[in-house]
Amino acid sequence: MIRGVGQIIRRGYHHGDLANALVDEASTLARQGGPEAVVLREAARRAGVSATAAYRHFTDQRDLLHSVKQRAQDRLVTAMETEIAASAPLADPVAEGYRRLRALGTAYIDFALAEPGLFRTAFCKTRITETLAKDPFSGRAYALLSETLDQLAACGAIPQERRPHLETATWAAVHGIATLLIDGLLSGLSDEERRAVIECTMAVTIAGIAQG
Amino acid sequence: MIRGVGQIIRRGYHHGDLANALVDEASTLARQGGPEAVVLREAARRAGVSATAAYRHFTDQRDLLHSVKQRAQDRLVTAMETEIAASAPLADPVAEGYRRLRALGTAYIDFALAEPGLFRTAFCKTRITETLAKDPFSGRAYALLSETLDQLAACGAIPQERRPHLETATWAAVHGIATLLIDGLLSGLSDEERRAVIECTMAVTIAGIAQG
DNA sequence: TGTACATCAGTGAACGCGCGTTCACTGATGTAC
DNA sequence: TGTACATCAGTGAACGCGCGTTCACTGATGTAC
Repeated sequence: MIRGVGQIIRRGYHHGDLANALVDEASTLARQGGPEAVVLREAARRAGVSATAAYRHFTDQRDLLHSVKQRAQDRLVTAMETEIAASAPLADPVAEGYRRLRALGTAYIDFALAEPGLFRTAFCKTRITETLAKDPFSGRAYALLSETLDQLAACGAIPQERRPHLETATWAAVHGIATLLIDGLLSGLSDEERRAVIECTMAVTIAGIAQG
Repeated sequence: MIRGVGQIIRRGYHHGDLANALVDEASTLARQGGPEAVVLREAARRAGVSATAAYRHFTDQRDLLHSVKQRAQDRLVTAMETEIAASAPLADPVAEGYRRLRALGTAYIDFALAEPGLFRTAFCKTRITETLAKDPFSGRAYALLSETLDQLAACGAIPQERRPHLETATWAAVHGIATLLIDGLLSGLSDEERRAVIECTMAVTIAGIAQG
C-alpha cells in the first residue's frame, strides 16, 4: 500500500512492525494535540492499516495511549540527561551541584515549551498513574534529581536537616512554571518575560534549598 | 415538573432562572469529573429541561463551560481571601507578611486537594485563556499575592532588586505541588507524606524569596 | 524438497454510544391600546 | 379592565459525527513430516 508524504509505504499484507508504527503515529497525534488527540482509529489510518489491526498489538485504546505516554516520558528524561551532559562539569562540587540542578530544571521547562503535547501526555492519567519514585520514568528522573541534591548535601551546601523532601519542592517549582507557561495563565508571555520568569523561579528555588 | 433528590422542582413551563440552574448543574459535573465532564445535555437533563433550552442562555457548550470555569475560579479566590481572614493579623509586619503568604499558599493547595475537579476546571483551556494579571480571577488572586509581596519588600524582608517576578515564582511552586498532588506523580501519597511535602515546598519558597 | 495445516496478522462491515447542534414548533408572558 | 399580539423561553424529534470495539472473515507465514 502506497501512501503520501510522511506516511508509510507497505510492501505486503503483513506490516512487519505495526506495534511500533502505531506508537509512532499516535505519538505524532499526541505531539500535536496532547493525550486527548491520541485516537486509535486515526493512528491506524495513518499507519495505513485498518483500525481492527491495532487490536492485535494493543488490548485497547488506553493501552496504546499508555505506550505513547511512556515514550513521551522517555524523551523528557533523555532531554534532562542530555542537558546535564551538554556543559562541562565544574571543579568546585557546590558549583557543580548547582550547575546540574539548573540543567535539570532548564531541560524540563524547555521540553515543556518545545513539546507541550508530549509534555502533557507524559503526565496524563492512564489506567494506573504511578507514584514518583516507583514508575520507570520518574525513577530515572527522580534519581537524577536525588543524586544531585545528595551531592549538594554532602558538601554542606544544603543543611542535612532540610534535605528530606527537597526533590518534591524543586520538582513542584519547575513543574508549576512549566504548566503555567504552556497552558495556564502565563501562556501569553513574551520571550523576554518568559525567560525572566523562569530565571526568577529557578533562582528562588535554588536560594530556598540552600538556606535554612 | 417534579424531580427526585437533589433535583429541581419546576412549577411551570418557564423555569425562571435557568441560566443559573444550568451553571449549578454543570458545576456539579465539573466538581465530580473536571472540565471534560461538563456536558451540556447532562446539565440540561439534571435541570429538568430539554437540551435545546440551554441555547436560550448560552451560545454553545464552550460558553457554558466558561461560566463554570469562572465560578470555579471565584471559589478559589474566595477560599484564599477566607484563609487570610481566618487567623489574626500579627503585629510584626514581616511576620504578618509571611503569615499572609502561607495562608494564600495553603488555601490554594487545600482547595486543589478538596476540589480537584473544580481546581482543574478553574485552569482549563476555554475559548480565550486569559493572562495572569488580566482576567478578573487572577486579577484578584494576583492582587492578593502582589500586595503581600509588596508589603514584605516595604519592610525590607525582600531585597528590592529581587522583587520583580516573585509573584510568578511563588505561584509556580504552589501550583506545581497542587497539580502533582491531585493528578500527578504525587497522587498516591499518605496524609503524612503529603503534609510534609507541602510544608517543604512552602518553606523552600519562602526561604528563597527572602534571601539574595 | 514439497506439501498440509496451524497459527499469525491482517480486512471490512457493522454496532452502539452519546455528544453538540439545528429545526420547526408551541405554551407563557407582558405590553399597547 | 379586557383583549390582540409580539416576544420570550421552552419542547421533541432528528441529524451528523467520530469514536471504540466486535464480528466473521481471509491472506501470509512458518513448521512438521
